[in-house]
Amino acid sequence: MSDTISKATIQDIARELNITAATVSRALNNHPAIKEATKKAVKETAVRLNYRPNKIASSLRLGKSNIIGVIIPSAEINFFGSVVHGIEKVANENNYNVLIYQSNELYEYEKKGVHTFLQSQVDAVLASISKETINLEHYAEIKKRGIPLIFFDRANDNLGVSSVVVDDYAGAFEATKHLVQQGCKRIAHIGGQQHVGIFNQRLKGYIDALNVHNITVDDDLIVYGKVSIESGRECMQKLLSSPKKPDAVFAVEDFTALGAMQAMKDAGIKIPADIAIIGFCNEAFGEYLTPSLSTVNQKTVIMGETAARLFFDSLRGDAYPAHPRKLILQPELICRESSRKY
Amino acid sequence: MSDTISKATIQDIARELNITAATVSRALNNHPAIKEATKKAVKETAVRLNYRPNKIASSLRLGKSNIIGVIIPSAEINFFGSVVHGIEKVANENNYNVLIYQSNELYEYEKKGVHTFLQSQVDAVLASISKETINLEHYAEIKKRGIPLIFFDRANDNLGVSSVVVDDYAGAFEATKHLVQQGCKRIAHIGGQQHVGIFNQRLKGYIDALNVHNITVDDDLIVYGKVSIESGRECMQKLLSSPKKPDAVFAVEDFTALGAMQAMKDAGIKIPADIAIIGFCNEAFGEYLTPSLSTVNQKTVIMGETAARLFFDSLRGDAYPAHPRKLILQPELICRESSRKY
DNA sequence: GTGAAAGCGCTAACAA
DNA sequence: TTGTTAGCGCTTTCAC
Repeated sequence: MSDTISKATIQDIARELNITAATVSRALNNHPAIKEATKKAVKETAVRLNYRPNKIASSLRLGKSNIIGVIIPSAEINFFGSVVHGIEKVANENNYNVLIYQSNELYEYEKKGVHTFLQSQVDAVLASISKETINLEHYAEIKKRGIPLIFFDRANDNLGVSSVVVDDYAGAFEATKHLVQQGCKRIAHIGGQQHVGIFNQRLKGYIDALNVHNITVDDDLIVYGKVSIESGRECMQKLLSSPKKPDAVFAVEDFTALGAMQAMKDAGIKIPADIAIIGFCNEAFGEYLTPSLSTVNQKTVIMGETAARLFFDSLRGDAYPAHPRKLILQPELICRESSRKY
Repeated sequence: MSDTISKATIQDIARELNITAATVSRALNNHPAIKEATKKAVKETAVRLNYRPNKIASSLRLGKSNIIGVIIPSAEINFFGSVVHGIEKVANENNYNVLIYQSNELYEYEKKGVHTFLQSQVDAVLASISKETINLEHYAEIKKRGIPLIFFDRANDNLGVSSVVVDDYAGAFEATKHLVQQGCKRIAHIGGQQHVGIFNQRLKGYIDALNVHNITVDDDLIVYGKVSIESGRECMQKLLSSPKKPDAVFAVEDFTALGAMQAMKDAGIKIPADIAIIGFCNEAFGEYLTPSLSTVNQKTVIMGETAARLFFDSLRGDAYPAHPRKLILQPELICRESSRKY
């Protein structure tokens, strides 16, 4: 193997060709005023010298880094990993890089992430607010500095920031309606913490769907858990121990649904014949369960793409328009075995 | 809300205090030669002006970006998400940021990722080689430029690059041994692309485990696939169509195992009674399958942490020592329902 | 203990 | 069509 490459700069290229760095820079950037022959020579020399543009120098000069900072609660949650995928896709198409910061659902980390991004001179921040966060000063600072900020999924409407969210109400409505259409009469709901907006929306969608279909809402069929497999299991056991068993369950999300399914299997209940079940989120594992889990797909990749596009659109206009945009994505029912009675 | 903050620089702080930018810089960096009083004044003014250091300028000057570039095949694969988590943890502790690039298992993307990182002047690259990659020129270039490169999981030993890997051989050996101990006699293996080192190691571990236990290796029981659910399904069908059916399967990783399980269920085969199965990787879904999937856990977070530490260690020495280090993590058997005969 | 000055690599007015 | 020059914000050597 040969020696270490000494990094070439535009100066080196210029020297080789007896022209100036300015011309080299223009040639590399396809400036219209540069002669074709010069461009060709410059580009060939660049290849020969193994030249790699120094983005840092360019960023400093141009005042833009071509980096998007993304703050997510956790990459372990499939949902966010998938959203990031969408963001990266659009970012790469636009020659942008993506820096990721995980808040681990902690306010302090989230704040640190924001400051890191500010120092790194990111051109935009896309964020999903941590569950623990109440004080939004750090986000306000991003806005004050005129750096585009866009929320996805976990948004806040009071800050005048555009966002992309899923219509949880509609998703829950559709899921419940689906169970009704399968002939279910006693549809239970395992809900989440009601102070979390999305969980509350899902409860409302459930209730309204029942009302619309003339099914009376039975409070005994609604139990609240902590949104986990274990909690789903416990909630289901509670539902099973009551005198009037449900014939279907709408779970607030897939992990809860999974726990519920485990409890049903333990109790010898046939899914969906005895009790049908549907979840929410379309976590990866649902497809592989037996029976496979019906759920509501939130189009995570599209959410990421949309958030990123919102930023690139804002580049061509005002980063903070008087009326921030709020894009609401419609979720989609995924009907698998766990809810199919026919 | 007040006006947009006009970004303060060290010049602004200097002007406020009638000192020079040099002094401000030194004060902010806790230079020992600076008077305490000056430091205090500078820092207070920095806070007052809402000063945020411009990392880009600092990077250009110092020739280091404090960014680690990480190349992974896909963030959707739980394994890699988890490794990245470990990397980020250690990186953050050392005031480094992490840029992530997904190769999507494609050589072209991977190459593009490398170039992006080179342009971004990352201080190190941690990478897991894509399955499709055969030509390693792009990685060689990183090395030539003297930028630390460390492989994790999917490593290559011919490049003189340090790496952190799991002892795939040992994991495969243990998995196979486990099946033997369950009383299985005709243990099949669904392998991956053999040019990928880890897949080859797993094959070897399988073969040696059989040999050690005096079971003759039957080539008809070894099929090679493309490491995906679909491929696992097809390979299993092939195994089932042969006259001498296996009584156990060691799959090269969990997605392959999942496909195989689906094929078995379709064929009415009972798992593990008729055919036991074990995977590799401990993907999240395995725990929730019916039956739950036995597998080999690779300690992903530790792998990420170790890879990152390897880089920070190299900062205090030679980035490319004559004898690159190869850290081998011991995997751990996770015995669930799919392989338990007793 | 602090200032003056140079420069990291690139780009963009302005000039020619 | 290309050269000259200045400067992005920061750090550091060399002075004093």
